[in-house]
Amino acid sequence: MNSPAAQVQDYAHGRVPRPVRERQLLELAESLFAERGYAGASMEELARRAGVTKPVVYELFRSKEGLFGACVDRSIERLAADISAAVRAESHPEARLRAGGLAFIRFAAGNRVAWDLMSMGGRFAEQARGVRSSQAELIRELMAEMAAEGTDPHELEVAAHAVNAAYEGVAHWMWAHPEAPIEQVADWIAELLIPGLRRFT
Amino acid sequence: MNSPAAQVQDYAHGRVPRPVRERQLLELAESLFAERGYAGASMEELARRAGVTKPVVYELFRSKEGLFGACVDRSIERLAADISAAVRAESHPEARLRAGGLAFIRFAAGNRVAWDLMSMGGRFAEQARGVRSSQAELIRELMAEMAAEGTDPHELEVAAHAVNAAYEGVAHWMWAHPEAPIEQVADWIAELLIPGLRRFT
DNA sequence: GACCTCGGTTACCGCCAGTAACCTACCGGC
DNA sequence: GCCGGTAGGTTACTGGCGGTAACCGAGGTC
Repeated sequence: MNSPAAQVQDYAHGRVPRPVRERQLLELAESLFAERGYAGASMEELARRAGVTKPVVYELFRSKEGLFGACVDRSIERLAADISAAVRAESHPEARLRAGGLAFIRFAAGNRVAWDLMSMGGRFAEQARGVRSSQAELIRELMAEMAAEGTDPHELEVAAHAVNAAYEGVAHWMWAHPEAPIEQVADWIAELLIPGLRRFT
Repeated sequence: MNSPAAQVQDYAHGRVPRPVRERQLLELAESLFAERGYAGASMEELARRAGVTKPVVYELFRSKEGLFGACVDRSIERLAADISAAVRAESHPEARLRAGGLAFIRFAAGNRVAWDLMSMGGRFAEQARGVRSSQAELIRELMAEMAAEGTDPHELEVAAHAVNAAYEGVAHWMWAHPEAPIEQVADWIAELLIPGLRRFT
């Protein structure tokens, strides 16, 4: 036989190369965590869904926390890529902020699973803080471009965190209102924030 | 004997009335959760710290989740009381927003434990959403007072959530910068948000 | 054909949430 | 002064799950 489309798929028995198994497990884990929450998801069930046994999972990810962390990292990378692309597509700082904000809201609206993963507190608060900081840093840089010389750097930082959080908060709101048009909501936030940001110019 | 100050304290043996034990456990639980996180805190240790055994805890709070929920509720009540008092002390809507915001930041800065409890995601996301919604509702009402008639109610709601989240985000920032003067930070946020809010008047 | 490696399995441990059954000091009624 | 009910508490257990040690067998390599 040797069907041409099967070049990736036909490993003998259940045996599968490491990186493939890794990706498979990550994807299954993401949906499992989303379904059952961190505590509710069991490594046993993840293994079962992948058609293997527990120690396989532990071989690839040191611990349940490690596995979860890897899932979160994957989400973060996707989000960062989306935003960064949107921002780079514009040149005027204000347009960049709008574009970045829209990309953020779009991501949140379309990847609730990923977002829920990121904001699952507890031991992962550290990781969440990392995301927020790097995002705020991005915003801060945008603002610094348009800010006057003498601006207090702390004030810029605070404003950047506030802007970031505002978008995040509205993303939460959107899940309760899926009928709301994304572009309009993003616009509302921009309209709310930009007047206050002009103060820096 | 019968020392006058001991009228509250001398129960025979270890036996203590239900509501007293309840309060004691709540307080111990709050600090235990803060120390070890939700998963890391064990009911056994809580019981040990209170000088009792596990089933006592389970008698008063149905489950670990129930206990945690009760801790969160306590924090929420304290926060709501603080903010509500601060807001009621002013009459002009703008001053109310400033006062409420300051009270919020103050609370967050001084009660990190309580706040960490509230934002410990997972199964408790529901509860967290509740807090945010009711807080946003408070802000929305303030804004509605100063908003023009024809304003889109959804836009008001979105803005209220954005404002609330902005303060929350800055609270996170403050823990990393304890040296920052609270009043000034609160002012920075107000200065950032109010220009955009004037749009509604 | 001997050997190594890699993906995988079986069978176990310890910890902890949650529970069933029991125990006993006190209090009110007679 | 006895007696039963109750409220606060204990002992001892179960089940589930994260994590691990030890082993196993199919292929490729020399």
